[in-house]
Amino acid sequence: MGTQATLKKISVQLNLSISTVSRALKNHPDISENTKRKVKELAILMEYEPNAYAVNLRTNKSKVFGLIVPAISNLFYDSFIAAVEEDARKNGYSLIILQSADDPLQESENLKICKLSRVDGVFISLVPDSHSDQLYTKFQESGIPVIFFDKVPGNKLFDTVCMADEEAATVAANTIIKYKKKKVIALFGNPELSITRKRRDAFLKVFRKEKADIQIDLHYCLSSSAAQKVVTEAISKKSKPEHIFCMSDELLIGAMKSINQSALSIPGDISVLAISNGFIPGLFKPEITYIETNGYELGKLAIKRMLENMENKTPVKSIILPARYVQGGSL
Amino acid sequence: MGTQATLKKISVQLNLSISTVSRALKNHPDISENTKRKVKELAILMEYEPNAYAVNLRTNKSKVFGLIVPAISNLFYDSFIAAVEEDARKNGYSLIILQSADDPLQESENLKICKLSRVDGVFISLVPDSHSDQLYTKFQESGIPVIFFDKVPGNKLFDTVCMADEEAATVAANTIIKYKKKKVIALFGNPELSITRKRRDAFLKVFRKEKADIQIDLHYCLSSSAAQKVVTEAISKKSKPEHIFCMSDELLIGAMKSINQSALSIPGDISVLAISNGFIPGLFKPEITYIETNGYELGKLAIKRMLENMENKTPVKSIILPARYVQGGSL
DNA sequence: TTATCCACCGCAAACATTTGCGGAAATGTT
DNA sequence: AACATTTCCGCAAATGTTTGCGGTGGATAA
Repeated sequence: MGTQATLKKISVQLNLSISTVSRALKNHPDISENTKRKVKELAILMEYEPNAYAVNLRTNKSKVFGLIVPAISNLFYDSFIAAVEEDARKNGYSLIILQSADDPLQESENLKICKLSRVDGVFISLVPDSHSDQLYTKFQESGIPVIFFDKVPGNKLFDTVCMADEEAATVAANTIIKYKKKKVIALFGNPELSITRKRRDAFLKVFRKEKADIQIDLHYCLSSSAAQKVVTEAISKKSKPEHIFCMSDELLIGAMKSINQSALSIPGDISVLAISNGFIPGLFKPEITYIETNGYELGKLAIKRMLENMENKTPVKSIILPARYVQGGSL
Repeated sequence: MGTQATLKKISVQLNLSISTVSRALKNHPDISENTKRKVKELAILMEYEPNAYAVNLRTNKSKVFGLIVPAISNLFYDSFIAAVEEDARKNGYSLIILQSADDPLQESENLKICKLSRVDGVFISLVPDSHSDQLYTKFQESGIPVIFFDKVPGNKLFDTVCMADEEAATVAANTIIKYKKKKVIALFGNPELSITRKRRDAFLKVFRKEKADIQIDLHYCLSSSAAQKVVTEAISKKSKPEHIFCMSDELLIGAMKSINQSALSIPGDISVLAISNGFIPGLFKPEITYIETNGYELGKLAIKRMLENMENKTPVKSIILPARYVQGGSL
């Protein structure tokens, strides 16, 4: 316990000054090779490890990033986090992870924790009714980079890393047209979220543009079970839908539960298309055709952007990860 | 930037000493109410926030826990992490998360990072061939609690928090007997892991004990696709199995892919039982019957144990979370 | 009047490190 | 031999906070 090695303890052992020991360990050119050798040997022997707090205090850098998500237990976010953690570590950074539990207050609290922890950078995906604007602008002003991902602020004032939401929705719509589906249920998430709006608008735009004679039943579902309910109701009617589109894994799960409980077969009776992280669609039979939103790759992009931002302040940028169409058997 | 409020800056404004300001903010009885008021007002005005590094340096406490898992992107671990994060925050702690990627070297590295970061406690689930023994015993010796969960060391020298692995496997075996299954495929994970051995041994013990006339085909599968392969092969034979048992979600997914690709129906042609976190079984039709291993609840137990350990050093303890049988339609 | 006590506050050390500056000794240059 | 340069190292300040101890001024008690 009290036997922790410090620069001072090394220095008295060797009759050197603290500063010399410090420099020796850092290969400062001012120190002779001989001294460096002696210092390093003793440092290893005494199992010296620099006190991170003292270093941080002095240098005002923590080598820690904060990562704020609505929830960790989520197929998209957990792979995002995994990617960020990998590359953060490779660059000598650690990750403090905070979940906002879809609560704006907790989100604000999380940003404060990041501030108190004096992180060197923040990754954040916003909760639905976020009102943390002043909080994160303050980070920017302090010169601490904030990278938004997935759920990002509406305006273009910040660094963002997103899926190609419009593109994904456009591909989805075009696919539906291509397959000549005439009666479609479209399930979207919380309409307050920009991600929902982006996907919805792009989706609908295609049909308007193509003047396709297609009946779109658009529903906003805030949960998996809400989606299940909507689909159950829809397929119980006389005029059944031919196709179901889900803008997320969560909604897909709900929809599939409903379909599985019915006697309908995919894709014969009803076809399915989703925007997904890729894990869930593979669990069903047939596998669901989807447009991929890859959390892992997005994480890689986000940390790359962060590191860029660390070394030289670059202008604000919006990065978009292209969508990928993955053929299953549900369409 | 350079305009960060400090105790000193507050003190000069008010013509007080730094120590008085510090004490005033902490409601020290030596300070008059009047002074406290003035100090607190100015502190708010100047947006004073204590410098965590300085505090940590001085007090030698970080209010940070380290959490090391084989992988974040995992249905069990992510809910575990979510639970720990929740309660850690409630108690003023943050969480540094590190993944070992099933690599013993990286695991050791992670423990070193925890040491360097001078965390106040460590949660860790070990990788298969862990050789980090000296590392985490060193933590113990330094008075820093280490809570092992899920994948824990073999001996009884440490604080552990585990699922009731034996019980879960025993319940599974008894269920299989009860349903009079005679030809069973049993899928287990990496046999190097204590969790696998515990479940396997308890599983087999039941059949020996009951002298049941049951044919058990036991397979070790290191991945989801390995499980899929095993099952595909088994059901293609003449004498098909009547039942499949999976000791984990990962294996269940593989098994279900295989079954779904076949013409077999559940539970008519073949029945299924799994040990699972509870999310995956609900995705299939019919829903899979399973014995629950609840990552979230286990996380709650782990953090509780950690906090107990923080305030008063308690003797080493092994905590076990009971298993729960969840009836689906696959059996 | 002097001793005692309390309420309130400041001094200074300590935590471990980094870093600008300066200085002594050794070496090199005319 | 006088001067310049290089090599190597230490002093001390600075980072922001906590905390043991001591001190001051006023009130109360004897």
